[in-house]
Amino acid sequence: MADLDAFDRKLLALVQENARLTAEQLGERVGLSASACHRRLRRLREAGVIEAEIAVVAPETVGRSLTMIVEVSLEREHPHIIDAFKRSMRATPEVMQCYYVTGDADFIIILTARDMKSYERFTQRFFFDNPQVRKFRTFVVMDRTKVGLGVPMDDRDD
Amino acid sequence: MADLDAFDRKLLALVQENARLTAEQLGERVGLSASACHRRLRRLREAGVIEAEIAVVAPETVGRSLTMIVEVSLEREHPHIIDAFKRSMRATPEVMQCYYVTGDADFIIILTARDMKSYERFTQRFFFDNPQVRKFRTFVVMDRTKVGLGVPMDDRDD
DNA sequence: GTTGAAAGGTTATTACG
DNA sequence: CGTAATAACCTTTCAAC
Repeated sequence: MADLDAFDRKLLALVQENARLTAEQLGERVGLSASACHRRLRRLREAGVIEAEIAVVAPETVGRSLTMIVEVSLEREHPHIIDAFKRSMRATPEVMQCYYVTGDADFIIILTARDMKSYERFTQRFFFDNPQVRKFRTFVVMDRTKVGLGVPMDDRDD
Repeated sequence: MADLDAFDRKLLALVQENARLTAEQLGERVGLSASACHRRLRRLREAGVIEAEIAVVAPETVGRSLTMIVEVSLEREHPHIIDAFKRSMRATPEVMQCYYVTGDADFIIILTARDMKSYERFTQRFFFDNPQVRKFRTFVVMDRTKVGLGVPMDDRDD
């Protein structure tokens, strides 16, 4: 874990919101020269603090107006079975996020679908046709109240 | 919903993975000139297909090694109460994502925390101290198998 | 309407103090 | 770290399709 100073944290907070800000604009906001900002960002990328810089596409504008969250429980928690399930989730484009969790379920998955019919096909393929899936529970998203990957950058202990 | 051709979809698929690709690099990959790619990206931004371009920060590198997923059920589903809860989630930095859902819960929340103690404080503040929260269920994330906001860009009917 | 090429302005990147 | 030089890139214009 890299040790970041207040400048780094400010820069991260800014680029997490908008990665298109120029080094000069960042410099104005954090009180540093453009080249200093640029150097810091390069280091943060190399250190793996900045994992990626990505464009966020609005799903509904590309015909994917449904978002689902699914809790999946497997038959038995064997490493081999867990790994196979992880791999299939990673390889499936409509799965946006997949988490392996403790608690009353084994996996929580967030995915997009064009419509209910295509989601039904998904459940058939990945859940009903998979004997390792003991049960699953679907939540249909009515409102994406907050969607992001942003991590808080204040140094508070929260 | 904008109608996108195969070039647009290819461009979106690429910039969803890496928003730092130059117009020239994009041009090579999709078979268009750099200026054509640039024009298309500008339109996709203006049309709202590209909502944002953001840096993804690895939570564990900034001291947030815990990710939690929480199902929250409210006492009663009154619009006023729902809205108040949404606002508080949007205003809280440690909440990365919040979805209002149908099914056995009202909200599903994804958040990061420094440690269990700080998560306990979070639950106290937002769940126990909130009389509108009837119950909540926490899943501790053991593995972030797949994390992203990427939307599939193939034109298949899935 | 679209494209590609060439112009100029801006920004990223490196070298140096 | 900042300043300054260079290189790369973005952005617009324009002719042609």
